[in-house]
Amino acid sequence: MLCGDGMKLPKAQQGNRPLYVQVRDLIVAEIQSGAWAPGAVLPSEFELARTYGVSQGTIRKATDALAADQILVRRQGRGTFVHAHTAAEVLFRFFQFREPDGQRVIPASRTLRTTRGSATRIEQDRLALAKGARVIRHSRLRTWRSRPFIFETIVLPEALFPGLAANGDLPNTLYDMFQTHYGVTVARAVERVDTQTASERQARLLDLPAGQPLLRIDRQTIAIDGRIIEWRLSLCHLDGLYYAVEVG
Amino acid sequence: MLCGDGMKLPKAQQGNRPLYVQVRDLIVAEIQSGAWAPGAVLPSEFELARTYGVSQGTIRKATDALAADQILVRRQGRGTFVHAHTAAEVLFRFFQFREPDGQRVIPASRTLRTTRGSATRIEQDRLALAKGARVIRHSRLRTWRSRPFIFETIVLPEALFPGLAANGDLPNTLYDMFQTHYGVTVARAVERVDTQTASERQARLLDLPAGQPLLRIDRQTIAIDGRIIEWRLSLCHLDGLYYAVEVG
DNA sequence: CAGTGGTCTAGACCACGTG
DNA sequence: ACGTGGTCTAGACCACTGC
Repeated sequence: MLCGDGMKLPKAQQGNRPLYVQVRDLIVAEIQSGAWAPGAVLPSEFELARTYGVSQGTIRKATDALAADQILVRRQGRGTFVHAHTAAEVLFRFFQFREPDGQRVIPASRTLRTTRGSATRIEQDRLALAKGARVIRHSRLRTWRSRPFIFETIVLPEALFPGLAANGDLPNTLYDMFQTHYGVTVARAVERVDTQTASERQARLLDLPAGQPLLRIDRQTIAIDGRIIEWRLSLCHLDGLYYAVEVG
Repeated sequence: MLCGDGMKLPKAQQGNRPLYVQVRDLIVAEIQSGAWAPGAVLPSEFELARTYGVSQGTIRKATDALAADQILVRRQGRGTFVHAHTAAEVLFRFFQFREPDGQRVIPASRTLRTTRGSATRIEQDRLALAKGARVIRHSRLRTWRSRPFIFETIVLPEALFPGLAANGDLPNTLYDMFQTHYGVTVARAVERVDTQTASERQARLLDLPAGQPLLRIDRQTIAIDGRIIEWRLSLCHLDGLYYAVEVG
């Protein structure tokens, strides 16, 4: 069920890495390879312990770390599962706009355009791609209470998501689809936030006068294996809403 | 050395809370009470185990959680210490402005004014204070490369920091002083980020034309016991810099 | 060298979900 | 009733620090 050859980790640590870290990486590898699909239940802790030749406590420590990283989910009495992202969960984690009273904003989305091409200099930089790599570009308007408030440009490495732009459109939430269709699980995102004034085109799209201040969020999205899988530029006309951030 | 009465936790969990959580809370209480000061070394794991009447593994699990929350620091071969914030660490954790190339911004600071008064409605709201509670208000300009770029207003509950405004000024970094002088350890901050245009006064202070877009960060700072200890409003003229955020 | 945290094991019992 | 994860224990050995 595992790597083929029934491996036993020696008690002497390989390369001085703790056993539970090695087990953690083996479990991640199983998930990456697709052997354990999103939503699937893992073997029990004692079974994993036997398979990897370690104790149940060591398995526990490895799965603890993976549960903390949202890669596994534990359900007492049932088992340990590979975390399957849903559209709602992804929105909850990665879409952090709020009403003045703290209520979450649940946006709608309208695609403007989806194209393919060679990565520009800045796209190569933000996505850590080689010269000449192909990318998929997608732009859309996010609306709330029927009013547009975010103009968003998304750039994806085509190598990671072959055939994605085929039908010319993308779903409202991408991250759950990345996992279910391409086996790419989003871990976190790093953002650069600043302000700018709306250009003529941006103002027209967002239905406001040119020169209005916009919140600009430049996001790099990172998978559980550390690869950058998305570059997303969001221009936001907040108009009473705010962007919620936790620090420390 | 501990709570006075040599306590023994029963094996039957009190109120169904796991032993290690109870131990965690007892350790936090020791720190809050000042019995274990910032920078102090804790008794060894085995000594703690004997004191609390639990096993070393349970102590480990409690201190693991506290180390993850930055409340304790473990140093192999030396001991476990109460995390003592330094000005540099605090800046690293809570001041997240960067140069375009990703280099950290290390600001200077100039006090504008420090006053005391009764909390306004909005101050009561943001600091979770009762009507009529007293607050300390402090405003300052943050500069970088000798140019002002943040106009900051800080409001503190006077009850938490008695005598703080006595000499009429505050240090550049507050959070380390909160801990060393008042035993208040900062845990995290929640922020509401949006944009606004510079008023006449703000523009004058930040040395730019009125109407320029500013990044507005409304921060509530929270201590390890969950109390809100600070409300801080930062108006930022980024001008090429960006605010770094991690999501998920 | 002694003492500390870091890792790992083996075994026990409990709480929960399912059949 | 059974199997799962959740907690807790006791003991072992290792790695690091400081004397």
